[in-house]
Amino acid sequence: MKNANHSDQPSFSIRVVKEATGLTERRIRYYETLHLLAPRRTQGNQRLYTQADIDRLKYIKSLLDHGVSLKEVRAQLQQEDLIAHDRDFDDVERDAESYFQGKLIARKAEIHRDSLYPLINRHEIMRRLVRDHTSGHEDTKGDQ
DNA sequence: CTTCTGACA
DNA sequence: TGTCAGAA
Repeated sequence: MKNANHSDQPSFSIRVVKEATGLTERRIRYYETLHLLAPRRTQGNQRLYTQADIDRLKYIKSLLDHGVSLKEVRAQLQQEDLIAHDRDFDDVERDAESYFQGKLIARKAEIHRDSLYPLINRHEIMRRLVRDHTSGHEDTKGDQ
């Protein structure tokens, strides 16, 4: 069941996500409690997933299938989110350069210093998986 | 009928 | 993680 929202992205029910990722509903919801993703909700509290959520879950499954622990998956996703956030920051910085240049640069530096680099390239397997993922591959191996 | 939360094996 | 109950 694919729903097109007014001005938003297409959204999918948990059943569609389950079928698209090969994950069980149990696991999909469990990963949400771990803050690995945060789908929007309908007024009736039903989860609404985006294609990005589906890709993210496939990525998570891929890492788990390759023996990466949930803890490492969480750390890896956190780093990637920070990098993405950092890219957004570059855009914002460009647009608001004449206004908050100083503060934005300071904030970016803070992000880098605190947690952007330490975990990157920590594990060779992670590096390989990240490369495969960013080059557009999807793993569909089944697991428990 | 589908999905949600909480709880227990 | 699987599965079940009770509610929405």
